[in-house]
Amino acid sequence: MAAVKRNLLVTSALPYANGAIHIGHLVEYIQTDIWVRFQRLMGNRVVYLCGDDAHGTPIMLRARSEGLAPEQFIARMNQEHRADFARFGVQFDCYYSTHSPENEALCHCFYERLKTGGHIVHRDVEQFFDPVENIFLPDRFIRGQCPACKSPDQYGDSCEICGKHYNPTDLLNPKSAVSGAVPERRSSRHFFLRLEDFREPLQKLLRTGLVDSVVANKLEEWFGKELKDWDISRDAPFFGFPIPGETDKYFYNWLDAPIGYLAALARHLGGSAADAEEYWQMEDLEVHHFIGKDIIYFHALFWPAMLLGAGLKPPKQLCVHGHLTINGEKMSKSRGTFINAAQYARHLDPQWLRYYFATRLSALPADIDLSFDDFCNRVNSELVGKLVNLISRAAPILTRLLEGRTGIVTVEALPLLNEFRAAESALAADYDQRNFAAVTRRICALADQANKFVENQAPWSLVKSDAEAARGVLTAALECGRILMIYLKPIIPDIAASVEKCLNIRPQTWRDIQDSMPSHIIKQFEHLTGRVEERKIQDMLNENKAQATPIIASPAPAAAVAGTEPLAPECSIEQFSTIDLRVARVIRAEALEASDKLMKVELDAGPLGKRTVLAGIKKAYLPEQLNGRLVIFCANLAPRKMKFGTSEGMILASGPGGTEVFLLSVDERATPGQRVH
RNA sequence: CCGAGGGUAGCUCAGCGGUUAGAGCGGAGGACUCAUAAUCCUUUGGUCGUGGGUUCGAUCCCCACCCCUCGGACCA
Repeated sequence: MAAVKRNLLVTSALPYANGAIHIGHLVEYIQTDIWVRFQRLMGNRVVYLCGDDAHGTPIMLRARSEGLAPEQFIARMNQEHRADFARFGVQFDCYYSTHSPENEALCHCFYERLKTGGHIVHRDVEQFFDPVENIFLPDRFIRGQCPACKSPDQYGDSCEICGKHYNPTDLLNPKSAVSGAVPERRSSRHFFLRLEDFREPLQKLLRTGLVDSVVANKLEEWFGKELKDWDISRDAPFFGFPIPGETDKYFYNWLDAPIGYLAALARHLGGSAADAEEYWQMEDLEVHHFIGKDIIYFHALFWPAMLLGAGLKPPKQLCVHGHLTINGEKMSKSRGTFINAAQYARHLDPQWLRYYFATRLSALPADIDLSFDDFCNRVNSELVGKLVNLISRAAPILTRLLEGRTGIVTVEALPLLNEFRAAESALAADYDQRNFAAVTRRICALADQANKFVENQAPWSLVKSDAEAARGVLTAALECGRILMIYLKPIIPDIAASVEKCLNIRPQTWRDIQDSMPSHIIKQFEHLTGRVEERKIQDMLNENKAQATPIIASPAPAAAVAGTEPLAPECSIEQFSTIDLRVARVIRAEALEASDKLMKVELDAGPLGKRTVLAGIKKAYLPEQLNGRLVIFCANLAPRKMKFGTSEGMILASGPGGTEVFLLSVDERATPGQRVH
């Protein structure tokens, strides 16, 4: 590899701060982190930056629905996101937020320069406006009847039933998803960035390696006609940065989001916007943005245009990846078929996921599938069976029978070790080109050979006749293991670190591949990682099903705005007493697979006996959360036959439904069967 | 409707501007016992989406068609 050290600035796309990190996000962060770790291992200088995309209407509304100021809400999300990334070993130099003073200062710089350059124009735009909430409504926050197929309750941009796309203004009977009010059309002045001003340099960028050819082809289509002006302003109230010199105008959050990369850089440098710019403009600095294919437009057109307009250099490369599917199906946020990062980590080892993603990742923007069968196979047979096993079979013998001391590798192992070391350049090339699938393929092939070698040399019997020969064999096996772990370090850093610890060697770098371990005493072997048990995956999936649609993107949570349920007519105490409410203890709860909402709950109502209740709480609770807890339920409600059985009562809860369901509790000393008066 | 990518063993994929098509996993049988439970050996298995064409010869080139995925057409 080249002796000249590269100077890299790497980013992953900023996750939107209105929901948890899920396993689909992780493809990108793990991919980037692997690449970054590899570059560091090679001795290159890398700054890896990211942060929350913290502005916009959805965040503003979501914060409000939780009774929080947006600042409080995004602070919490930021904490959660950091914790999630840490769990998966994604190591940023700085994880910041677009809601930061550095970012605001940078936004002002960009805006002033774009304005001075004559690239900003103004135009009136007519949009739907919610007269109750006094906000302009993004497309996704308008619901109505599809103009094509007449399906009710469709989004403002497209119909989920017939797939037709349209304008929000085409919807029949439009309603605001925020307040339920009928939206009005209103006009207001918007600010636009004239993309067409940058046509030539942007088009040139495509041909000079900003993206690979597949993506470049796609982008060429966009240049087929005039590039439209980009609407960069939003009207108050909006959570974001006010446009300087204007009243009630804010920057659209997609304007300040990529600038957030620079803000994170400023923060990382402990300096100002000017320091960040200076760093960015360093001649040898290569800027690499890792992004999903859904945001190519922003990173290949808007962002370079902004940079060029502000007198800064465009990025060197966009590393575009595809989306994640699970067991061959699209991960649907609204249908709840996604797994949160934290949730995964509660059930399964994050290192497994890093390994698995690596086996599926290439430089192409192709979708990758997480098939749990395949996941088990690969983790168990490759990661555990081949790679970890090599160390776990050699190290304990050495410790137990040969005082744990390594020696000189046996002569028979030299061709093998040569091959291990010779793989270096091919592996480095695969890594650098983000061909991680090829990396793991090569590494497994090497591990296969090492295991064959151990098998043939049979050090466990050799040790009885020739202890020193056995030591040589085991040393060679561990040497193989050591080299493999260097190769794997970017992918499974935690396991690699455990191997270093076991082998009692300092943290290895790429250069150590060509070296050998000195003769020394290794440490007691400790468990590196276990096998995937399908049960654990099932547990996780069941939990996931039970949770369904958590807090992501969809405007549904907005329906949770309080105070919308009208007060019921007055009732007498006699009428009230006809409702028999009882305390019960949950014996068993089970999420009904075939149902979106229902959970089958078995209750112990003390002297009243046991009851089976079907409760619409699947999206809000996990079965485990319910087992053993006390609830209040209506015991004299007429039994009701439902699709999944008969429900013998109703568990009391507040909230609008969906994920927003809150069970009533009773203090500890209450006993099952007691009536509630 | 348009565009892009893909359809290769049960699964995941590699290959290729042309000889008898590869790997891992799985299945079957065996060996071994050092392994925090795995490895090793043998073996099974494909008319390389369909139909044409070019050629001495095509999985690989050309044409048509089918299917899958993504994207565009509307919005960003």
